[in-house]
Amino acid sequence: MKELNPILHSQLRLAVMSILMNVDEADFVYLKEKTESTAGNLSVQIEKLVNAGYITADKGFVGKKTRTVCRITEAGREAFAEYVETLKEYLSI
Amino acid sequence: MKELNPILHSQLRLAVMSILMNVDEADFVYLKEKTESTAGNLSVQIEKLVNAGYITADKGFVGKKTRTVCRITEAGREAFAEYVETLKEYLSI
DNA sequence: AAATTTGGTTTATAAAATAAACCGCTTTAT
DNA sequence: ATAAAGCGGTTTATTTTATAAACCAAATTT
Repeated sequence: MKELNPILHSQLRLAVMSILMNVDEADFVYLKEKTESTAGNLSVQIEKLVNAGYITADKGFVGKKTRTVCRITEAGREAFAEYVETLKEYLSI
Repeated sequence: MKELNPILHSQLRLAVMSILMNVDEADFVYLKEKTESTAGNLSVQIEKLVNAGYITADKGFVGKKTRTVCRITEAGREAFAEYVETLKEYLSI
């Protein structure tokens, strides 16, 4: 049995990736609301995805407020797609 | 976003459940080979699945050798099916 | 200008996964 | 017959991960 990419096989990171697969870009606040996670947890998991090269997280400003915008990378898309394929084998779907 | 059943959202436990969904019964040695896990890890994860009521693990004998046979329970099937449905939402499939 | 909120990060704690060490029994080799 | 090695596991210790709590700087509200 193939191994499930451990970076993706985590509820919160998978949720973030799932959102980013469908929206082109999403900021920290949006991801936090959608995933119902704490800011700390989200911050840590985003960092892991960034370190893996699966997403980018760019800090910018909207007026005077900071805003961190996340986007999935091509490597992220590929990893996600492969994860889905592997999972299908586990689930027999 | 619905939460992914944490008992099932673990690579090894999911692998065990995946096998048991398809084979009616499987013994410890078979599960160990199929999942390529260590005996210790498998033992722990089987215990968790038993405690959750998702599988049974019955110890018996074949000649003089012990043999632990695992089977999925109805609750296990249901939990697995629901896990699959939840996951589909995450994966958009 | 003090208090609160916003948008996070860092650090500490709890939980989980994993591996290493061990155990009783059986088989094999000496 | 006895030591050594193997089988089928379990228990315990270690490492990794997830999560939450505490914190911080800047902005906003009172």
